[in-house]
Amino acid sequence: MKFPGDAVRGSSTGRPIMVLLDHLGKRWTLRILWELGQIEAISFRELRAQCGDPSPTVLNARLKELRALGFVALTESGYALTREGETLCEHLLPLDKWARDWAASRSEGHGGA
Amino acid sequence: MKFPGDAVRGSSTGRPIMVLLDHLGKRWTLRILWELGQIEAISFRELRAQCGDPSPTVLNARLKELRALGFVALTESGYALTREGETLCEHLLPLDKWARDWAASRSEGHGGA
DNA sequence: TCCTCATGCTACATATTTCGTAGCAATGTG
DNA sequence: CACATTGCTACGAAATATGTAGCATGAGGA
Repeated sequence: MKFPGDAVRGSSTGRPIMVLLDHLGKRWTLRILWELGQIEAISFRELRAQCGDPSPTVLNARLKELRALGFVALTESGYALTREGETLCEHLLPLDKWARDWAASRSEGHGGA
Repeated sequence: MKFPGDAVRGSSTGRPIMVLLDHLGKRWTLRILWELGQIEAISFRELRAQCGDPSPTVLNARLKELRALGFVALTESGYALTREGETLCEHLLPLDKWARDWAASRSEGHGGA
C-alpha cells in the first residue's frame, strides 16, 4: 500500500496528489467510490453487482486499499464511505454533470444523437 | 475507443459518467491530464518524462484516447488540453488541496510526521 | 442436529494490460 | 552524408484483472 510520502508508480516525490492519483487511476477505484457515494451502506456482494461484477479478487484488493487509506470502512450494515471518503466523493459528484454536458456537446458537435 | 452512449467495462448503460470514469480509471490518464493542466504545451517526450516515464506504448495509447475524446490535442507547439480538457481539469485541481489536507490529517492522526 | 441461505473473502488458471528497451520514419542542421 | 530531434511502433517479459469455484462463518428454520 502506498500512502502520502511514499513513492508511487511514476512519481518518487511522495506528493499527496500523486499518491491519490495513483490510487484513483487503478481499475475500479473510481467506480467503487462513485457507487459508495450513491448509497448509505452496501454488502460486498451488492457492491460487486452494483459495479458491474468485477472479480471478487480485485474488488477485495481495492476495498482493502481504500480501507487502509481511510476512505472506506466496513460497518455493521456493510461497506460505506468514511467522513474522509465522503469529502473526496464530493469532488467526484460534479463530474456527473460535467460528463452529461460533455456527452451533450459531443452529440451536437457531430451528429451522434 | 469508448464514447458516451457506449457500454464500458462494468457498465452497459452508456451513461456519460461511466464512460468518463472508465477512461479516467485507466493507468496514466489522470496523470496525463494533471500534467497537461500544469503547462501550456509540451512535446511527447517531455510529457513522458514529466509523467515519470511510462512506456511510450501506453502513453501513446492514452493520448490517442484523450484526443479521440476531445480532451487533448496535438498542436504546433506540442500536446495541450483542449477547451473541454481544461474544464475537466478544473475539477481535478481542487483534488490537490484535498490531497494535501488528507495527508496532513493522516500524519496528525497516527504519528506519521 | 442438519439443511439452507447469506455473508466476506480466497484460490487459481486464463486473458488482458503494462513495462522496458530498441528502433523506425520524418524533419531539420551542418 | 552524418547527426540530432521529433512522434510513434514492435515485441517479449512482467504485472494485473478476469471468471469460476469454493471455503469459513453466522442466522433461520424443521
